[in-house]
Amino acid sequence: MPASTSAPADPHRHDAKPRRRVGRPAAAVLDQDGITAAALQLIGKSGYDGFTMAALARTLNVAPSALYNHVSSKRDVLVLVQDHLTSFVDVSLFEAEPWDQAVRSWAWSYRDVFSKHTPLIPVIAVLPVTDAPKTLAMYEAVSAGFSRAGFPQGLIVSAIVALESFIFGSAYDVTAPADIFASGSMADSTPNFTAAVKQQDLEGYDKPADVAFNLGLEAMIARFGTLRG
Amino acid sequence: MPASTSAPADPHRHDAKPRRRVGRPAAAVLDQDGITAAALQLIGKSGYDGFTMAALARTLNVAPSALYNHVSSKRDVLVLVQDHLTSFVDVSLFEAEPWDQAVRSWAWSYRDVFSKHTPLIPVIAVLPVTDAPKTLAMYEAVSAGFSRAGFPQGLIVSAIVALESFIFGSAYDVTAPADIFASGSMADSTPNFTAAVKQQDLEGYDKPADVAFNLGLEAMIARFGTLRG
DNA sequence: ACCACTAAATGAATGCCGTTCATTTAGGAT
DNA sequence: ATCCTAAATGAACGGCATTCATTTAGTGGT
Repeated sequence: MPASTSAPADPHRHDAKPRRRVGRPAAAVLDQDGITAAALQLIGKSGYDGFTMAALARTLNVAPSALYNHVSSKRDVLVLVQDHLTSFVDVSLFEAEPWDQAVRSWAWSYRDVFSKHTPLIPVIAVLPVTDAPKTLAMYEAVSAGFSRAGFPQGLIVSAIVALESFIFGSAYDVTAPADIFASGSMADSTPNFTAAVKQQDLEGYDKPADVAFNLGLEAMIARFGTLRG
Repeated sequence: MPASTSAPADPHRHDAKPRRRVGRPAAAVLDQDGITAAALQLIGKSGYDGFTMAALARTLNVAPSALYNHVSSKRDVLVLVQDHLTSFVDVSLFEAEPWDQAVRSWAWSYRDVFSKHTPLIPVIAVLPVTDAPKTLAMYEAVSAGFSRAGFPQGLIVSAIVALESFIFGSAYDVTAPADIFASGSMADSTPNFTAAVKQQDLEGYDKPADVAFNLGLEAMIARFGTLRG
């Protein structure tokens, strides 16, 4: 126990600040949904660097320690945010369109959502689906689509994982600086690469990241398409 | 050299408090290579959680602040480690073997190296190649191989980036817990996905991550192969 | 109408972290 | 011999996530 336990609270507080409410409020100020929404808003405004438990508590007009009545850790908050974001991924086409169109729209929207949230990727990649119900729902929609399209049952999960791995890696790529491949003073010793960078074909896309994503995604769609029975 | 090196074996060292040296040592104790080696060893022993500037300094018998004469931040150390690790990626086949074999061995070894170092991935993905000479050398070897194999010049960089994105995402996948897709109590509401997980075909591989990696990689190799002139 | 119980808040304290800084000094350069 | 500087020290700093004893508002039971 801390040393201060035996001593009671200091009796003469001068109350420099307006009197603070202590104890239970009229109704619970916090719940997981509210925390999730506030976290998402805070991340949008301050990024993941500015996303601290203290800052999150401040936007909710609450002491930082109060958060721990509703979540068990900061990581927990990130899981809530992750799962919420997943509901913005478009799986609607898996019910109507042809398989390849469905995969395309799913993959692009998945990448776009998480390219603005790359710090979540290490969390997602290792997170049991049990802890993320909306994410599980997404998998259900996608695997149902694969199944309906005649994809061999034994390969469905592996194919989804392969696509997802590509999507996560590509999400990072979106955030890379434009001049990431500028070889600078070392250009002399890397003639092949320097030339390849200079002659890169943008194929009408805005950003190099989009060209690479399209290239890899279409390769997988084409190849996986041949596996359907 | 460290203090302990210059003195043979101090006869009566209590060792709890070694004699403190102050001021400039006989020769510089630290340099970037030594820091990189120590960092790599520390990460191997304690993982990325145990990798702190204080712990790194301790293994080098140096005060934490001393590190900052040679690196500008912890991130800087991670960059050094990243670049060093890249030299373990196998690019040798790009000089001899057929293109598809070269890509295969490069991709598998790249994934294997960084699956043990996933916390570096956010660093790599955004790092200008100028700051990582060995990484740049790898790109040179790979792009030279693509070029020699008759790959269209304008697509080389995009193809490499697509492969790399897939490799990084797959590296995370390797670290995922085995039961990540166990849907638990929610299995009833996700019949398709639950069935797909249960019937997943391992195709003779040890781990699901390997099946997915093989599937995605072969898709890209097959498709990209058709682009060669 | 009372009361006991509990969920949910507070704020102080903890320990760790990366990083900065004034200070010191060994030893190569002039 | 003297100067200059690279490279070390250790004490600080501010920020972080998290824990804990304490307080109290409202709920459900009698």
